[in-house]
Amino acid sequence: MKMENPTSRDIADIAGVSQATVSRALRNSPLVRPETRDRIQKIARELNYFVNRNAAGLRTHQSSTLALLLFDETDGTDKKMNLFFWSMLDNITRAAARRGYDVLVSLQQLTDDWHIEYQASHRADGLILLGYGDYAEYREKLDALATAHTRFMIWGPIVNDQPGHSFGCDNESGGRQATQHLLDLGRKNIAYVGRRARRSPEHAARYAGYVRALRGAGVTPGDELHVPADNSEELGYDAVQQLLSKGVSFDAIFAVTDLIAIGAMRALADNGISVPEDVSVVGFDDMPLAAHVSPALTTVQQNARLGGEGLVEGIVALIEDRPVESKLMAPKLIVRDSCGGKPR
Amino acid sequence: MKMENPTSRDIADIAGVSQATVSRALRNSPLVRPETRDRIQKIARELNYFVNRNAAGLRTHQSSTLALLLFDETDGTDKKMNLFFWSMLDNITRAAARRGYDVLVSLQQLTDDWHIEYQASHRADGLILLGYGDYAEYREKLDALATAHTRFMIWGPIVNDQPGHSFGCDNESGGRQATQHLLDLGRKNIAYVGRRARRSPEHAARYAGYVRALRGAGVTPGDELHVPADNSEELGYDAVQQLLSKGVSFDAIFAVTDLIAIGAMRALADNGISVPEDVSVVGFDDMPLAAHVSPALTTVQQNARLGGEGLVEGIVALIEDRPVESKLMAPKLIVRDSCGGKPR
DNA sequence: CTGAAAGCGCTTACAG
DNA sequence: CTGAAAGCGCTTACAG
Repeated sequence: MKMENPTSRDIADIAGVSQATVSRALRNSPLVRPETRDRIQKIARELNYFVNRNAAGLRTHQSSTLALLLFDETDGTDKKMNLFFWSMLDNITRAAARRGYDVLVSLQQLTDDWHIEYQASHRADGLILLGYGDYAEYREKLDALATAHTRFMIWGPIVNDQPGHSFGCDNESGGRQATQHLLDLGRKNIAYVGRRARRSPEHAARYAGYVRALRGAGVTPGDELHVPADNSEELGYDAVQQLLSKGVSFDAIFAVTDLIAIGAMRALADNGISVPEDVSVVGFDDMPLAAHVSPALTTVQQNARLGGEGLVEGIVALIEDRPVESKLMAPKLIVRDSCGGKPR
Repeated sequence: MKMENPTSRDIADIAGVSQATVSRALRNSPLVRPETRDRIQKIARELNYFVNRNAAGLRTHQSSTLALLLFDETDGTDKKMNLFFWSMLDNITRAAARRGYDVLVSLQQLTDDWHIEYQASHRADGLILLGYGDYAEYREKLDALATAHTRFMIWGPIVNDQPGHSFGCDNESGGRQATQHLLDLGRKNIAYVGRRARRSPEHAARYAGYVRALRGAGVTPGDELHVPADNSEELGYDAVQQLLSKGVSFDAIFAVTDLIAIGAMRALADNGISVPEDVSVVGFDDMPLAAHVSPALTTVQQNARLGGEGLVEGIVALIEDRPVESKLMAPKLIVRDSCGGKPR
């Protein structure tokens, strides 16, 4: 049986029923007699019929589609971020598919301005926002979305007064785990390399975890042990040079990202300081490279599967008008070789 | 001015024109007087109005959406593949956006069966297929798509009798460049590590380029210099062990992928053979790790920007009923440290 | 359990 | 240049 673009009406004609009955049968309505339903579904299959989503969507005001907006300011240079996002994308699409949603993907610049359009144009029932970058700038977009009554979930930390709902990683817990690991190994002078400003709340939270762990061990975090650095290998390298040239004594480094950690390790090696014998190093992210550097980097890993699942669960709840709470998931310490022997 | 979900009718009422005129004005039809058009567009902006895509799509039988189907059999393990795909995704979305298309992403298993649905349900105007894996199995899907009159572009080599249109990398040229580079450095006994079977046409083409370069230099490719291997570090390692245990003499290795090359370099190091002094090594892919191993790996790079552009250009042409030719783009040799000094 | 009918919000020939 | 009208292919109250 052939037909270019069969409609429910075509099926109705063949089955000898009304078009309304076809529509009901295809949606498994209990209103239609089982035999009739089976007959109709069989014909639909033979004709290779699929419901026209535009027509259905127009009627129901739904698209069964989520828009995933990726704010990637790094222009493909920062591989680490990309890889984590890729993993998130993977998990988001799968989680969405399980719930009957398609995922529309858009790589955005923070300067772009069309994110409101997705829901207003009925292309998506809700948005998922994924991105690092400057939270201050980001904020404007969120306000605009909230004003437009767009349903959205943000990947990231829970920020006070921020509109919308979020799902993210408990970075403080991660920072605490990393630091505690170093303390358990007997390290006392633990340097922190990375930002701690409120503008990058994820890094600030990792720093807070660092401080919390130190305090818990009766250690006072010293300002001389903090070197600010953005996420790059070079800046990690420079940070260690700074520590050394200032004559700060340290026996461990908690780097706020793997990239910084890897740069730091290179600097240590260049200065004849061996890892982990002289100095232990912990990173954050567990980028693929982390397992390949030598010594293999001990680091904190975010579970992208849980992340994707949490975001999709949240946005679907919002779409279905169910209450949603912002949540954080716990990251996990991955112990490799850069910190040395088993914790005491 | 506030309104929950304004329609073109609402705008018409406010502007004092017919709904048809609003529709024309919003689409910049030359049929509507400029002043009227500007007035209407201003009102639309104030109301935060966006055309309902479901309604427009139902009318025009278009969705302005492409579906990107990623066949990823590696379940996230094979980072190299993921990264290249990520880059392709990035470029595809951007190229699509420039042409006014959204991109629907679906991570598929080869066992999934719903790829026909995208076009039949009017969710997408055409498909882009991206994936490695077994081409024999793949083939069935392509036949099904062709039968259903689905418009699609495949990322990959040009395969005889394969339905549809493709865009891919000229792997033979890549294999030739890699091998020629080794020849130019004075290497004569060049081992090839990887598959050469027709089932993996991409690798087969790289092998063909290897053979072509050798023949061009008057060298006969010897079977003892070929070690079959799938894409993994371990198999690259094993391949070198095999060559050594068989006592084959070689002064260079062309590995069909970076992962194999990296494994091979590790095996060489473990056997006290230095790279590039004793043996030169070339890979293929330019995965991020390639620049980080030591010595940094010379390899062949595929341009994901051109790839994404080519695929989108192709599918849009198919959608617009313009003729499309399958094409290959030239890859590029990235010279690093694993082959040694400047070519003669 | 089934059908006739309305209507979702557009686009576009047709008439003026 | 503008409007009245048809119709895209569904879903779902309403009536039986």
